[in-house]
Amino acid sequence: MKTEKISEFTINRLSIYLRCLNLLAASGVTTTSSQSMAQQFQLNSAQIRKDLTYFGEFGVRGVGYSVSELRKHLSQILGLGELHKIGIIGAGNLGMALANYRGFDPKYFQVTALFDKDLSRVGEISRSGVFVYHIKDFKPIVMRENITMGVICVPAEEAQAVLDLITDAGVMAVLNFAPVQLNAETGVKLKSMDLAISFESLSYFLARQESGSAEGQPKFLRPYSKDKILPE
Amino acid sequence: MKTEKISEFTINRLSIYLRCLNLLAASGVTTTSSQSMAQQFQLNSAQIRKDLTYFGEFGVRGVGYSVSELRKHLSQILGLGELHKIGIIGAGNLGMALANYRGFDPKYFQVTALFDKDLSRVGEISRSGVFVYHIKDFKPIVMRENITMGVICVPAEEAQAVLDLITDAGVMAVLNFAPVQLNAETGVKLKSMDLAISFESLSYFLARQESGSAEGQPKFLRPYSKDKILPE
DNA sequence: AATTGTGAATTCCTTCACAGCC
DNA sequence: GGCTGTGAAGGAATTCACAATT
Repeated sequence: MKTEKISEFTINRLSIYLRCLNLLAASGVTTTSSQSMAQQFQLNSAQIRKDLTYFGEFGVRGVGYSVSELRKHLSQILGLGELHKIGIIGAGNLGMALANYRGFDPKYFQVTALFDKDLSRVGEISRSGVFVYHIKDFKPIVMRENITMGVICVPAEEAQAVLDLITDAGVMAVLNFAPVQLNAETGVKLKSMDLAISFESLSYFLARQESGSAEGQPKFLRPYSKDKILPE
Repeated sequence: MKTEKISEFTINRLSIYLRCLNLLAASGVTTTSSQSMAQQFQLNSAQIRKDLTYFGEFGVRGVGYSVSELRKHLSQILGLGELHKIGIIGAGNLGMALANYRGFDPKYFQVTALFDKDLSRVGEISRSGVFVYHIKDFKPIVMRENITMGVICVPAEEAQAVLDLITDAGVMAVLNFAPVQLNAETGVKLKSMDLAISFESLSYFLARQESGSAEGQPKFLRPYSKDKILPE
């Protein structure tokens, strides 16, 4: 493995590759190649290879990759060996929805506790069985339950204070849903999912469409790629 | 305005700038500069200026920008003049949570309808008052209500079919929460918020942290920037 | 004096193209 | 012959640094 720094883009794609491999495995495929993956899933074969080689040489020249081997490697790289316990701060709509969410593999991610400052919510239990604690108990519960990831689901005004609290409790990985730029301490990994930005970006697009119209929007054409299946 | 193609990164930052300006306006500031914004909100002043000049010359040399003027311009660029009506497909946890979500300005975005294929959910009304229709009525409701944005909140397996349905109904801007890569037709703007990728990226980070430890993680140090306030 | 707007420089990311290997 | 791994090329995004302007 190289000491080069690896970009967030690469890491995100590893998740995508793993997902593709899971699909292949589910349909009984045991061997694949960067080219065949690229075609099936609309990726670029060179990029797949380059991304993988940051972490090792997982393929065989002239042959390709073993689906099961590569899955194992990617899982390991992504730290999916052990269960990650998640604490969600803010037991409103979004927090509750995430606690009940079935979108991620329960083998790897488990929402272990909800927290809220509002006493009327404390003591509630989500449909999936997650208890709502008072925010003042955050640190002890994090310790007791060994929570390693925090999710911020509070209003923008409270988000920075919550991040500080999370950080203070020793949780080093945080996903933020509040529509604010937060300042994380060095060593803390903060990812933000900003709904407002996403909707405004869609809005921007729609505003362009209406005016521009007609004569082609070359900007939005999918780029040609060798790996795409071309109409004959 | 230039004909150059403008990157998604720039558009996303325009949302951030607008948010910053709203904060400034709320605290009574009437004039600002790229430098002062950069300092306050941890941005890069050259980037602010460059982003803005894709759309016009909004500043005055030697003086800076009028907060109210720039807000108006950015709102207009982002298409925030009119109300955008949103239809959410999938009235499960996430769909319902988004329908009830209070994070975005109701002046610009309004969730107008929920859709589900499950008859047991049809006829329900979200806490915020949004009705759940059957998915088969998607197109007529979109027409009647003038819905211009779709949000996909269904499981991964159904997401592509839902995107096709949305597209077929003439909705050109879509936000996808399902953890799959979707293929959108040319001319349709698709944004994805992939929870699984985000969590796996946090997991990757934690996996590195535990092994690496000690002797500094230069990778995670915030980069030096002229606009940051330096400790004296 | 201060700040914008912008070419040039830099850094980062993606893709090409081919040597090396099976 | 086919596919990986990778140096080099190409393309994008960011940042610098300064001429232009008030």
